[in-house]
Order: sequence, then structure tokens, then C-alpha cells
Amino acid sequence: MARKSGSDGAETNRQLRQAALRLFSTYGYAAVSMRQIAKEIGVQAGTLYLYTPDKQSLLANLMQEHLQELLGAWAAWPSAGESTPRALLERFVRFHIQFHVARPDAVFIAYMELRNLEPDNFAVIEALRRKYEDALEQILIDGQNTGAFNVPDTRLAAFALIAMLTGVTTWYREGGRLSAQSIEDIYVEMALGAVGAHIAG
Amino acid sequence: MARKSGSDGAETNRQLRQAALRLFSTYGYAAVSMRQIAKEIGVQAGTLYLYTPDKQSLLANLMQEHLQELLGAWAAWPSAGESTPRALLERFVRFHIQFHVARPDAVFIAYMELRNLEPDNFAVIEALRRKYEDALEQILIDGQNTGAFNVPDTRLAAFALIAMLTGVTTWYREGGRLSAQSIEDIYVEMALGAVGAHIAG
DNA sequence: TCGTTATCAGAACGAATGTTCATTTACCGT
DNA sequence: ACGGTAAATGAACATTCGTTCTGATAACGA
Repeated sequence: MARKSGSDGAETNRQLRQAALRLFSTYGYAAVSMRQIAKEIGVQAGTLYLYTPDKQSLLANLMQEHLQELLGAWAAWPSAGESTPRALLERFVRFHIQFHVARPDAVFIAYMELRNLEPDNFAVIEALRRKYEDALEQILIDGQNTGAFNVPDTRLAAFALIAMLTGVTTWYREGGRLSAQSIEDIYVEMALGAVGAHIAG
Repeated sequence: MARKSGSDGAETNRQLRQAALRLFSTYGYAAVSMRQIAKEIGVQAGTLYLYTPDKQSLLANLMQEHLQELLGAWAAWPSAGESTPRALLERFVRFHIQFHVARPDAVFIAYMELRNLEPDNFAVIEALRRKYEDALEQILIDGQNTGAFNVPDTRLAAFALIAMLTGVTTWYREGGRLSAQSIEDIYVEMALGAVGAHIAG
């Protein structure tokens, strides 16, 4: 049998990506087989190769799409016309948490499976990640220059903040003890405190 | 040939653990084969089974030893008789960074390979990790009670701090731009700021 | 010196891996 | 009604996987 009723190429492609995201993030890229992914979407293993040239490309594409979506979403994130470093940092924190909490699978993959990328793919992903880090660092640089923050090393602080914020995805569960809103509020305060906004500002 | 000159069981066992640490942390547990590990220490694959019942136990033992060493080292960490929450938090930050920076491989494995543990092993590791988190949270609770800190949620803050601190291992390299000492100093300030020690104290 | 034991090589096992390919089916445009 | 094509099957490929097992060798104790 082929082309089972109601089947559509674009739809299968969507299912493939979704299943790969879920399985890769749960068990890890290396531990998931093409047959496992195929079974998940009710298809034979060979079929997957109509939608991806190989397993490696599947991973690389998922990661690239995620990071490009991240950068795009940040660029398009609604602004109330903030201009002070404090307001900009708060905006970044809220964006980062909301975006990451909504995509735990993709987030997990994007920083857990870096080592499973072949060199060419790794370079592409690394460059995108760097762009995002730079966006945060620019806020810190401005804050340092205007005296709003007290940050001895902006690059290090950017790493520290991103690590702290991304950590949310490791324990956050919808309907948990804390609402997403209050988590955001708390992290905003911690981030501002970490960059010295409370004593410098 | 067997028992090649100067060969010793204990020594081979040590090499096995060291090679497994390095390879697992570099390529991931699932991506590393027993033959790869064997080759690394100049031995045949079958030989490894004189020193571990199977691959899974090898991983579980490495993680368990690491976490027990972590807890033991924290308990034995030299103290100058600090008692204020500020001093205790500073002590924790410096310990955590020094300990983790000295063992990047084991650290990486301990929180990247959790999903590759079978349920029984996972429970053991998770309990040890929880103990360590509790040690930090207790400091935050004391600080909150005495008014030295301003921490709306101590559990969340503990997670956030550990994520921030552990993130150091992802970019720190010996001989890099910043000395280990100055990195510690900066993180101490950020941690104190994050828990509101600068405005509450 | 002889047997015992620790230590390993090397072959072998079945199962699982990523990937290819000939074949078959269901739908669409004419 | 019919040919073409998109979509999927299912078998097959060569490798590699974790693990087991038999036998060989070197060191050590008596």
C-alpha cells in the first residue's frame, strides 16, 4: 500500500519534524533510531528519506530552524518603547523565559546535541547562537556605560544570565507550583540584582 | 598474549574510568561504543567486562562517584568560621566553581546523561543531586529569615543559582581571558546581587 | 619447578543501525 | 476512463552494537 487515504506529503513532513523533536529531546539524538521515529508517525523507516537526506540533516535543520525562530522572535518582540537598560534587560528576561518555556524540546536539543553536529553544521549553529548572546551583551554594555549596571565583564555576565534563564526549562512544568508570570517576575529581579542594577542605578 | 608485562588490573580499571569519562563527555554516552573505549586504553572490547558488568553500570558508577565526591568535598570544604548568610553563600559559590571547573568531564556527564540512566540508577543519582540543591537552599532560607537576602522563592533561587554557576564549565578554559580567581569574584557579586543581598542587607 | 590465578586476545553471537531500492498503491489532471 | 506521479511499503545491504566465551599467556605462591 502507498498513499494511504488522506495522506499528504507536507503533513508527513510536519509529523516527522515534530516526532524527531520529541524523541531527540527525550532520549538524545544518538539514542534514537530512524525506525523509532518512523514508528512514532506510523510509517516505515524508508519513507523518512523522502523528507530528509539523512539523520544528521534532520538534526541540523531542527536546530537551525529553532535558532532562527529565536532570533526572529526577539527582533519582533513587542516593545513599549523602552530605552533604559533596566527596562531593556527586563524585556529580554521576559522574552527569553516565555520563548524557551514554550519550546522545551527544541531548547533542550539546541544546546544538548551540539556535539552531535558535524563540523559544517556546528559552525552555522554556533554563529546563530553567538548572535543571540551578543544581543544580550549589548544591553549590558549600554547599562555599564550609562552607569545603570555594575558589570565587571559583560561577556561573562551575558553567559551567566543566559545559563540562569535557560535553566528554567529544566524544572518548569505547566500547572506547577508557580505561575509563569510570577516566575518571570522573580527572574527579572534576580537578573537585575545580578548585574548590580539595584546598587548602581 | 595476556597479562602483558607491567599490566595491572587496578591500573586498567583506572584507565577505563578515565577514558569513559573523557569519551562520554565528548561524544555522549549513546554515541560511544565499548570498542571505542577499549581502543583508547589499548585493550580489546571483551576485556572491559572484567571491570564492569555492562555499559550502563559504567555510566551509573561514574555519575554516582562524582556526586558523592561533590557532597563529600562540600562537607569538607575549609571554613573560616563564617556564619552570616552572605559569607556562607560566598563560600558556596567559590566551592561550586572551583569544584566544577576542575572536573568539566564529570560535570558534563552528570547532568547531560541523566536520561540515559535506567530508572533504578536514575533514582539514586537524583537523590544525591537533590541533597546538594538542599544544601544551597538552606543557606538561602537562613538568609531570607534573617533578612540578609530578599528571595521570594528559595527553591527557585537555588535552581537559578546552580544553573548560573554550573554554566561556567561550558565556556571556561584554563589560560583563558579571565583568571579563575577573578571569575569567582565576579560570580560571587552576581550571586549576592541575585538574592538581593545588596539591597536587603 | 609446578600449578594456580589474574589478565587479556580474539572470535563469535544475535540484534540493531542508517540507508537504498524495486515495487505497489492511491489520487489527480486530462 | 486512463496515464502519470506523489507517497509509501517492505525487503535487503553492509556495519556496528553490547556482550559472551574459549583459550592463551604471564606473574606469583609453594
